[in-house]
Amino acid sequence: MLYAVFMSSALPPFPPQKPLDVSPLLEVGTAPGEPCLRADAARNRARLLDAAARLIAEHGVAGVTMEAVAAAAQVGKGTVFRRFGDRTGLLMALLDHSDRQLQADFLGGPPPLGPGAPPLERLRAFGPAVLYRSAERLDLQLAAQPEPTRRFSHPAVQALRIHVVMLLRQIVPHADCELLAQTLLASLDPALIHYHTRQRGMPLERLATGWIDLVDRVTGAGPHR
Amino acid sequence: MLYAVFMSSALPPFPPQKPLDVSPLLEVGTAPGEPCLRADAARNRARLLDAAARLIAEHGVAGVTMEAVAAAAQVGKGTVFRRFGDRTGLLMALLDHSDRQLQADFLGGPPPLGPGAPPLERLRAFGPAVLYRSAERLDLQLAAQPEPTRRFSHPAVQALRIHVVMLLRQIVPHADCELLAQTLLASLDPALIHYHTRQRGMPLERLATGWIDLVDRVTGAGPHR
DNA sequence: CCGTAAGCGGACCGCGGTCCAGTTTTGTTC
DNA sequence: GAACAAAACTGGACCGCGGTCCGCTTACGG
Repeated sequence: MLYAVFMSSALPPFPPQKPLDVSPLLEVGTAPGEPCLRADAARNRARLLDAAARLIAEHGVAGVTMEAVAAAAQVGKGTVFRRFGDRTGLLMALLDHSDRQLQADFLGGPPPLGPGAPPLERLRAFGPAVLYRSAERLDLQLAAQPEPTRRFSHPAVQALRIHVVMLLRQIVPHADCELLAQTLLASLDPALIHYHTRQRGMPLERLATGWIDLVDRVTGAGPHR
Repeated sequence: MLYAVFMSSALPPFPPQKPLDVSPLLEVGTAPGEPCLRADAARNRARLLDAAARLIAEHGVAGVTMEAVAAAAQVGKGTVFRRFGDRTGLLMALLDHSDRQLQADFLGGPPPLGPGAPPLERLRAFGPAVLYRSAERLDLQLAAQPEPTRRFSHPAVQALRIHVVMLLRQIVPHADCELLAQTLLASLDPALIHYHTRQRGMPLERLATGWIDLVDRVTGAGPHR
């Protein structure tokens, strides 16, 4: 089963971009196909992303100031905003690649994450995959968090949601899968990961096995049964 | 079973305040007892909170600008920050009363929320209680959300966590209750409530029954079984 | 009454975000 | 391939707000 999801890499209210894979079956977001930038615009975009990445490497996420990025990319401040909407947009664009990677993995990668394995197995594998991916570059993930109102509208997040809903529907068809999916995803929230691992000192493995246990409980596969 | 929890109403890294009820058994946060403000400071604090509330009523949460609040309270800007640490602190102070109310309800109120009912019943009742409380003044709750790193350190949040952990321990002693509790709470996050009700049009009742279903699944009380 | 710690307030700073006059690119027409 | 008009893009001046700082004032205990 395949569905196309748009991933952000630009403009204000998450105006999505490239469909990730074949056969569009479900479009998250709204917008028209990718705008296809003008040559100079594309060049500047690349330079900005590059500059941002460099700044992070040197001064951490906090060092990524819109002005600094603009300066480092030899570009006007206005250009940064035009291209990425706001700081969050820029930061998320930096995560875009990894978003797509993950998405490709669970949409078309090898089992148990990708298609081929039974839904429950896929769901079990899903948590750790997200977990470990978020754990690297966690600080960037945190900084890229948009204001609460938009947390869930981001295309990449929507993609996760839809995927989980789809799996859940196959496992527990009679449940309120929309709600259940959000709850499961909430337990993978970067902020929560940060809290668990960095402030409470839990190892990532514990979170991973916690996810599996959670999935089992929620789907009625029951742990220790 | 009783435990005291400190509730915020002031200063930077959530320097807690009044223990809520008798027999301190568990202190969330760190600080010494409440500092007991000087007379003029207390007066100004009240005036600030009052001014803030008025501003919200008139111009919505967005109208609550630190300068505006200071001006409306006839007080210097610095004073606002000294008292509340930052904007988030001020906003949270506005929610403090309702926080304490809720806490009192599940710590010492009548069953099924309060002690007296069996743990599972209390847990079932807990979700809707939080849900309905957050739903009113939802915009304030959202605006009061601190940066992701601090979301879970706020005393009021800690109090909820501890309570849920305690209930869970009685219901599913062999599970990883810490993790489970956070997951359950995550499903009650104001941002999530906002998304569900305002952006996806789900009625609050659906969330409430969703909580109960979730609790049943997680605890193995199983729905439809 | 006095010493001192607590509180006060407003000038100041940096950053995110907006705006718009001017420039560059692109596609079109002869 | 030259000229041209519309569209897209650019950059930096500008704004408002959150947050800091520090010299002055005020409340309070002795």
